[in-house]
Amino acid sequence: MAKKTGEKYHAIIDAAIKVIAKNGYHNSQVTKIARMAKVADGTIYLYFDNKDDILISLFRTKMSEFVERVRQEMELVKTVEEKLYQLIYMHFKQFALDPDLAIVTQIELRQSNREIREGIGVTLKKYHQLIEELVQLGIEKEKFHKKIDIRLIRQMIFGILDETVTSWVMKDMKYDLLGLVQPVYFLVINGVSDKGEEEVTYEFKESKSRI
Amino acid sequence: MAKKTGEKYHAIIDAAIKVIAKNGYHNSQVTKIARMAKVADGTIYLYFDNKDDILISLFRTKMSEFVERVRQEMELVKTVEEKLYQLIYMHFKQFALDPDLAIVTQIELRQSNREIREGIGVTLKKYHQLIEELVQLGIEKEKFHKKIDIRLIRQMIFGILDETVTSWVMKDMKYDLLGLVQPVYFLVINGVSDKGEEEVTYEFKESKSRI
Amino acid sequence: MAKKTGEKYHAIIDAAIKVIAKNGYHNSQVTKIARMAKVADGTIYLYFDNKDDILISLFRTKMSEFVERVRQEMELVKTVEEKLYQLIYMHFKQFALDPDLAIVTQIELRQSNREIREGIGVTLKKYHQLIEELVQLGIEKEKFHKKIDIRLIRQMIFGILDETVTSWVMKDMKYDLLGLVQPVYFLVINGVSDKGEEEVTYEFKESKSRI
Amino acid sequence: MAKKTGEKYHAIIDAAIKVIAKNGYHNSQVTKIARMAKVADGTIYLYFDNKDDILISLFRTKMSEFVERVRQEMELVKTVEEKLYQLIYMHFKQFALDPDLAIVTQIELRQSNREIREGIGVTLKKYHQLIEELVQLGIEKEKFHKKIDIRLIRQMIFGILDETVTSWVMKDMKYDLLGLVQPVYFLVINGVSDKGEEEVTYEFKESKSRI
DNA sequence: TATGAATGAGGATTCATTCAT
DNA sequence: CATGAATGAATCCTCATTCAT
Repeated sequence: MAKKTGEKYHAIIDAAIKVIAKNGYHNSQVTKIARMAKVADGTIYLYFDNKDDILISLFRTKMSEFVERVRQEMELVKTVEEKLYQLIYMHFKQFALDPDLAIVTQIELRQSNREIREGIGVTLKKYHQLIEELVQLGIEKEKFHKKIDIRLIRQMIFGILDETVTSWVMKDMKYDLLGLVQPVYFLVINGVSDKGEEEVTYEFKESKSRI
Repeated sequence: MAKKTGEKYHAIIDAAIKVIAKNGYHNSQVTKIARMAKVADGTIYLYFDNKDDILISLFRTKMSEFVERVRQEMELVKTVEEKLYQLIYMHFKQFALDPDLAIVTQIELRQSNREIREGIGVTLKKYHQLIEELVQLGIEKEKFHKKIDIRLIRQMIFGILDETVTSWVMKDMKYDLLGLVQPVYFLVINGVSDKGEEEVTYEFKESKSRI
Repeated sequence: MAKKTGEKYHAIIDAAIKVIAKNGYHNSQVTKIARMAKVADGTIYLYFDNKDDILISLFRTKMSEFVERVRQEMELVKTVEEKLYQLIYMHFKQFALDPDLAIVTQIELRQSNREIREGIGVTLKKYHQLIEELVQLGIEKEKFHKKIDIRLIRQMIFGILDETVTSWVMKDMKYDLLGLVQPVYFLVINGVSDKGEEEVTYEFKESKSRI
Repeated sequence: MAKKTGEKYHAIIDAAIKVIAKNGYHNSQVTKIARMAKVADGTIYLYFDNKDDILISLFRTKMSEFVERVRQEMELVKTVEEKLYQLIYMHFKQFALDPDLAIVTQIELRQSNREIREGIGVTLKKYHQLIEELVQLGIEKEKFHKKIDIRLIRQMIFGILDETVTSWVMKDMKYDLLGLVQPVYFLVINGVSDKGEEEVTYEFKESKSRI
């Protein structure tokens, strides 16, 4: 029913990002978004099914573009290491360039309801897949440890990227996020590297804890 | 004003966890929590200032116990590696033993409003500090790379722990979370290890991307 | 302003009947009627002043035709009894032949607002007049009791006709409405007949009720 | 969930009748009803599930009392004719005594939606049954024509009663409704009588009713 | 004449919190 | 200490109507 294209569609999404970043999710009424987008309240509903749909569409639209740009950049370089570096760099760069979007995706969208988060989940999976493809390539090229579950490595990579951006937003973006590209790259590449001759010598003892 | 002790105080917190885990954050009205705790609605307000205070107190209480248990277990072992292992093990174990709490902290509480999340943030910092102390120790013992920012390593460790638990909850806890202790340990220890002679040879080119 | 003639005028009225019969009064938006009539929303307003005007015009148009047909049929027969029979027969027949119109006039239009029902009332009066003319004739011919108020007899006749059709519609038109022509005719003719010499012997006591 | 008893329950119903009679159904907001009943908007929802439920409950409550009073009065007299007379008398009297209720049931409630009218239908059936019981008795006592369908006679009786009251309301209650008891009685009794060889000799006396 | 995208006023309902008992 | 009935502010969405094309 809702027409998901056109100038106003994008105007409403951009307005929603601004309003939510400024006022927080729970204080972003439809009326506020409409006013920011310079359309009538009712016009919102020509382009979105309901308020939740604005948020889901917002995330879907921005995240798709995001993933697409990361994928393109990753294709421009050849080695696994370079691709990983591009991933981290692009991830941080995009949020650094759009602080409002960073606030919305890292903070405000997480307090939305189950339906929204499920709508978001679908889009997020595409990003997860992109990362998993990289991990797969790393294992094939014998750069990454082949014994570790791909999904787990993806979670590790995504977890550190996400946590790093969230911390940066929480600290009011007071430092340069892009300055963390190299150390994060180092942490990740070190963590997943297959260094051949090395061995894990630590004997894991069973925990004595009784909770 | 609110008396934050007593049998009913804890009954209300436990009721809140059950209700939120079952119904989701946005469908957990004060009346439902009161009914589950077998007290009157008004009684809630003898023990908590407002609804947000229930959630913040809930997180504070549970997280403090959580951090305390982790700290105690970490003190039982000596080496940095063992301590790290205990941290990961305890982190996963506590959520594995209390699925309701896992749902609440990993999913539902994240959709609360800014005030609650700030209240939570204060408590979370204690956990962050615990991790940072471990990192500091690792650097002093020359087990961890000394050139990487402590806070960044903490973010990496916390990020992967958090993302791993969240993914496990999102997958309806269908697999054994404790089975991930060892691979996660491996990823982390590899990532932060100072292996001496190695060198990073990859030349980072500036990204040509134009966003 | 509104041009109340033309092909589209009638197309819109017919569309309105279909849409209202199918969806119910409160779920029959202008857009739906326009779509059914294969015109644009705005076109509606070239032919009707507003939405209410569609409904009033609908009723007026259909009811005028209705009354006219009844009148013509009644003129074809001579006796008062025959005319009464024709009235009942035509009343039932027209609704039996147009179920959608029956639903709209007996059910849906009654839940319209005061203005519409007043607009309808004007048209209904013509039907009332037709019935009253019949009653007048009956009295003149000394077939009907002359002492009963004409308007009351008309109400009685209209009441039973209307209630009979409404009940039939409410029962999903599961039985043959025309099968009721004869018994209804009998009830009415019996009720209004002047049998001359008769006397009422029943003594009405004052009611003892205290409400 | 909604508690359908108590002082406020009845206060809200009485307020709803006044407000709807005065403003019309579509201009009777919940806030207006609450104000008239001297309760808060939210209090309405402690006693009623939703706005429709107010109307259904209103009709159910009033109609049940109504039917019960009619039934009681009918039991006080013995003959079928007397019972019929009481039915007509009580029907008119109750509306004559409560003009607001008359407006609501005859006019405003008919423009409510399908759900409400279905809720009303259940209650209305009890009245229909009462009338049908009378008709059944009349046939057994050989006062009414045994060949006419009971339901049809009931429709005829209800139809004329309902139409008479509706017409009276539409004419702004400018004349004495109780003055119509006797002529309506006459119309009905004549219509349904099995006279065999007998003849009706009833002299219409002027109504003595003074409301 | 005809279109249909845009408008914006209007209302039922929820639920955290209070306070008389 | 405890109760729970009562409160009332706050908001998403619908849809009749307009008007630039």
